[in-house]
Parts: sequence; C-alpha cells; structure tokens
Amino acid sequence: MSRVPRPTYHHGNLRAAALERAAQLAADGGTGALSLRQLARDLGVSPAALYRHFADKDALLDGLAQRALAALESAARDALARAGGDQADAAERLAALGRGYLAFARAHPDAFRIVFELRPKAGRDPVEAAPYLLLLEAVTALAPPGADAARVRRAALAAWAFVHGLATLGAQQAWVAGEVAAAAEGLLRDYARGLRVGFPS
Amino acid sequence: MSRVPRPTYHHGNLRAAALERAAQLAADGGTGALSLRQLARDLGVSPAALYRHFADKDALLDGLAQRALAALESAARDALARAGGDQADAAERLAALGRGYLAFARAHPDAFRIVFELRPKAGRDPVEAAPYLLLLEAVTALAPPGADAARVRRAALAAWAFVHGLATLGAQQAWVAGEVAAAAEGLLRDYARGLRVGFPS
DNA sequence: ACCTGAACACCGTTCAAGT
DNA sequence: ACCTGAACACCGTTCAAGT
Repeated sequence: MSRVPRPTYHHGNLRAAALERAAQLAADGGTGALSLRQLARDLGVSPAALYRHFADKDALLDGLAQRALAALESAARDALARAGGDQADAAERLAALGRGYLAFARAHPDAFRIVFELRPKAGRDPVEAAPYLLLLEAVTALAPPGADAARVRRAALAAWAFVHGLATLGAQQAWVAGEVAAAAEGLLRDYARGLRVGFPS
Repeated sequence: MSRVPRPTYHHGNLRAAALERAAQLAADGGTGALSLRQLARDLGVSPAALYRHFADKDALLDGLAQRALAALESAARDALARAGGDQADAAERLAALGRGYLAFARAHPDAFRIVFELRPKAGRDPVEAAPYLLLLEAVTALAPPGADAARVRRAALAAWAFVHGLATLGAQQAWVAGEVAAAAEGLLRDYARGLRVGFPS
C-alpha cells in the first residue's frame, strides 16, 4: 500500500543508478577502466543483477553514449538560445553552435569522448542526431538561394569537421585545449562570416 | 658459430613479432579486443615472455601508437613529394599534407585511431611529432611577412583541426568517409587558397 | 638474457535457484 | 519481475625456476 516503495537502489531504478555510477567511473579512468563487477559492487548488487537491465557491457556503454549525446544536444541548444535563438542571423547561430560544442567538450571531456569513441554500430549514427540537424539548419540559412542540397551538406560537413577537430584535439592534449579556448571565438566568427561571403562551390 | 641463428620467433625478435601481430589483432576488433594472452598464444610463447619486452599492456599499445604515427608521417611526406616537394608553392604543399592525412585515415582507419585514441600520457605528444612540424612549415610559408608566431601557430592549429575532423568523422561513419573522399580535393584547395588570401588575424 | 609454469586477483557472462 | 550464488572460461601481472 505504500505509494513510495523504496525508490532507491534495490527496488525499481537499478538501471538509472547503474548509468549514473558508470558515468562517474568512466569519467576517471576512461571507458576502458569500467568494470561491471566493480559497478555492481558499488551499487551493492550482484554482478548478474545488471544483466536484467543491460544485455551486456556494450549495451551499458551504449546507454552511456546516449546520455552524453543528449547532454551535448542540450549544450548546443543552450548556446543557440544565449545567442538570440531564431532571431540571430545565420552566421551568428552557426558560431553559437560551435561555441556550445567546444564548451561541452572542454567541460566534459569524458562525455565528449564517449559519444564518439565507441565503434560505429548499427543504429547509433551521430549524423542522425539532433546536434547535426541544428548545424544543417544554420548552414542552409547561410547558403545562397540556388544552392543544391549536396553542396549545403558538404558545407555543413566541413563546418562540423572544423569544430569537431578543435574539440577532439583539445580533449587529447591539455595545452591544445587552452589554445583552442583562447582562439575559439575568433576562429568561429571568421569561419561563419567566411561561409556567408564565399560559400564553397 | 651460426651467423644467422634462427632470426624467427623464439630467438631475438619477439618484440618486433609481437608488435606486428598486435597491429593485426587491433585492426580487427579494435584496441580493446587485444589480449596479451591471445597474443602470446598466437606467437607460440608463454604470456610472461611478453613482459621481457613490454612493461605492461599499455607499453605495448604505446609501441603500436608509435608505429602508426611513423606510418602517418610517411604518408604525409609521400603526399608532399608527389605534389612537387619544396618546389610546390605553400598552398599546394598545405593541400598535399591534408590529402596525405586523409588518405592515411581512410586506408588504415585502425592505425589512425590508435594514434589518437589513447589517453594522453607524458611523452606522447602528437604536437611534437613530425606531421605537425611539416604542417607548421607550410602554414608559416603562407603567412604574411609580418605575422607573429602565435598567429601562425593558431592558423596551423585551425588547419590541422579541419583536416583532423574530416579524418576522425570519416573513420567513425562509413558514409561520412565516402563524402569526405568525394569532397576532400575541393575542400582542401579552397581552404589552402583561402588561407593565402585572408590569413586569419 | 630470455623464457616457462604456476599462481594471484581480477574479469564478462550464464544459469539454476530463490523471493 | 527482479535478484542471488555459484560456476565457466577468460584476463593482466608476478615470481620463482629453468636454460
């Protein structure tokens, strides 16, 4: 009859608790240092219990990647909103998206790595994910009226690659992260304005 | 007295043979699927034998990364030479370096991943590696006479990030790799020429 | 100097059994 | 439905001992 039957651990939300703790474990030591048995120990549960919630270790990592991708999307939307949202012009929006991407990678290097480090699998395609769609929208707005879809897609890919490269190099080397943080604003503005002036053929 | 005392396996070159086989194992299944015991089994040697040549598993992976980095450097130098070497103008050289980088990532996605996927460790800094120095040289040649070192370094970082982003995104998603391969030539030329026209402030 | 054998403390995963 | 206990086949690493 109790309406709140122990919402903690052993009852109900083991899956959520496991993902939460797994994210912490992956944050220090990296995704390779994540052990299901250690995780079970931390949660006060038998190793086998996790298999009621995840098919295997890979499924757990997949869950982690989805969480991180959602966080990245939030960061992108927030940066967009802070820049004025739909009212801002397209170059402004593009720069804001880049800013959000870089800020996320800098603030949560572990989560950023998790999104992209896993081997590509059926169904997990970052390109179908929301952040890419936001980018495509901004680039489309920047493109000249006559531009065909393939040309726009290529420009979006180039813009993504530029920012993604800055983010991944920064996530690997601390001093690069510093350099990126210092130069990011200028680089993003130059890039976005350059796109409007000379949209690639 | 035998001048060539079984140069194979059990004698002499276990280290080289281990790296060779490890590279193969990492190529399929990824670096995470690499097991020292499996490796020892493949080489017909006891697991402990590997510890005469590598301090631990991480040291083996480090050896793998160094090999891959050397291969990447070769690819960059080859592309440079094919483009005319020192006689080619700076924009041409910069584009050639990008071409070599992308071609390597496409031909050996596993090796490319190994270079960059490992957690940064003291002493392993891709930025001190030869490929970066070649890049810095080309960008320096493109910079206007008065440009100071920091500005040049920033431009080199941006160029690297652009190409690195294309390469890593391509290494993750097969269709992106195709798109990159199709668009690379145009993107690289535009980028290199754009740098000469409007070197970033 | 280089390698083996055996051992230690860990893994991921499965499966019968409990509640 | 969700969890435990015990087991299986694996790990990385160490250390004495062999040649």
